[in-house]
Amino acid sequence: MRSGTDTPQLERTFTEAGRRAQIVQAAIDTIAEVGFARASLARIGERIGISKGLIGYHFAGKDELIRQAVSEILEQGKAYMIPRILAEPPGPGMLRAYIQSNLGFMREHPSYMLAIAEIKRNGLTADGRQRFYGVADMDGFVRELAGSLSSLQADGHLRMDFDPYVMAIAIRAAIDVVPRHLLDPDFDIEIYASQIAGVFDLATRPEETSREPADRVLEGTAS
Amino acid sequence: MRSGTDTPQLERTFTEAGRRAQIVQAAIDTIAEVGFARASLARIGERIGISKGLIGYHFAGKDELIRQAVSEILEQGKAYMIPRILAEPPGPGMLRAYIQSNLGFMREHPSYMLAIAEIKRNGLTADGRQRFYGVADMDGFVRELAGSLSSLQADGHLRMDFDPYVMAIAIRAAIDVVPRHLLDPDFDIEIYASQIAGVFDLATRPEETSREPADRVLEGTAS
DNA sequence: TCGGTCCCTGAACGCATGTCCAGACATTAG
DNA sequence: CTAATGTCTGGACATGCGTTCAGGGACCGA
Repeated sequence: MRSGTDTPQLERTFTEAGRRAQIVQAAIDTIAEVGFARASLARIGERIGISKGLIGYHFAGKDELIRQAVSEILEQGKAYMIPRILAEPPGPGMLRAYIQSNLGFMREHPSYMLAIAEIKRNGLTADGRQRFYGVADMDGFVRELAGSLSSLQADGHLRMDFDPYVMAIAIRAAIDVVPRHLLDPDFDIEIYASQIAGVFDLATRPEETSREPADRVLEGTAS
Repeated sequence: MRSGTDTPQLERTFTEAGRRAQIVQAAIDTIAEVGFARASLARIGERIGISKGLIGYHFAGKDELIRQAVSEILEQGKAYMIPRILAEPPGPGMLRAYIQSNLGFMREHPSYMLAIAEIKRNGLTADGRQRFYGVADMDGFVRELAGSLSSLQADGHLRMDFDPYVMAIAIRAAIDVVPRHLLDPDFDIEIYASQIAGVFDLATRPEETSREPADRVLEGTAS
């Protein structure tokens, strides 16, 4: 085995870098397609025409491969969302941008979201801990969001009478449930995104600014 | 094997009825404790001091055992929630009672909810279908709730400018996420229940009746 | 006592998995 | 040419799983 650590070290050759990326992509696609439980190394390799032994050559083990896949997805998600959120002035618009950009990323990369949902659900160790998140674990997202909500509250941009932690859990739940409905033909992620943004806008926007016509608030921006 | 069908037939002896109930309970507790993936028949049997062979004697297979566990949990949940919902007059109070009674059941039976969440997440077949729900599958809950919301809208008890299906998904998501936080010491299910009920009350209550003081709406009833 | 039914164990089986390894092949350096 | 290195395969191996089965007690009626 070449790279035994979790932190991606310098890749020696051009071939290795390409293979590693190819294998990570195959892992994501396979997990999204057949689920975590059935995404064996043999099946992942089969997708790109290599043996499972080769995966062991490029990665220390299955765990490192999964960690790389998670890292890849989270990096791309952050790169997509952060500029869209920071483009908003401080206030309720940032929460709307958070929800809309997260769901927009899901719409553009459904296999990423299906894969990471699978990994999150099936990657529990015996004591209930997550195995595949090091620095950026997904439950941390709730705390991050709760902190942001709390700051916006403190600055008077959101109403004060809700618990930021509770609200953050509910918002993340409304977002994280989406992968389960991506294959449902009755489910329209565009409508869902704008309406969910409207629900939490109503629940968090200070009352003095909530006098806009209701349809304006609930329909949201067309993105 | 004695009972090969899914519909529970008459149990022949007192011993068998007792054993079956004991095994179902052990399955629920084991799944809640170590997760679905690690809840093998051997481990389930170990909890009550029997061999895994005996499970195969009382149940047609692992699938039937899991189905019995799901059925048991859903029956108890419905028995808990339905009278509490029907006690409310038609209107926004019913939605509040739905949310509060569902979360109340979770509070009283955390292992039930952990177990059913595990089964729901890990009991997917190759083509993405659920394996363990026959008549009452859990995704049907979203449709049930959407139908109820739609009826309440039609009768003028809820505002018209939200999509019932979208709202139902968000409400179920906010409820179904709770098992993941039951072990978190920062998580207070009482506060969560009343605030979530308030969020969706705000989002669905017709505007002419939403002029109550905000704290009255958000704090909800103390149950 | 004898036979039958119920309850239960322990082992064997087939299957799928992740890891590990001996070796093949190609390319490059000396 | 020879040696070394990077890349890759195919198979062996141990593990854990659900299922199945032969058999052994316990109990009970005849």
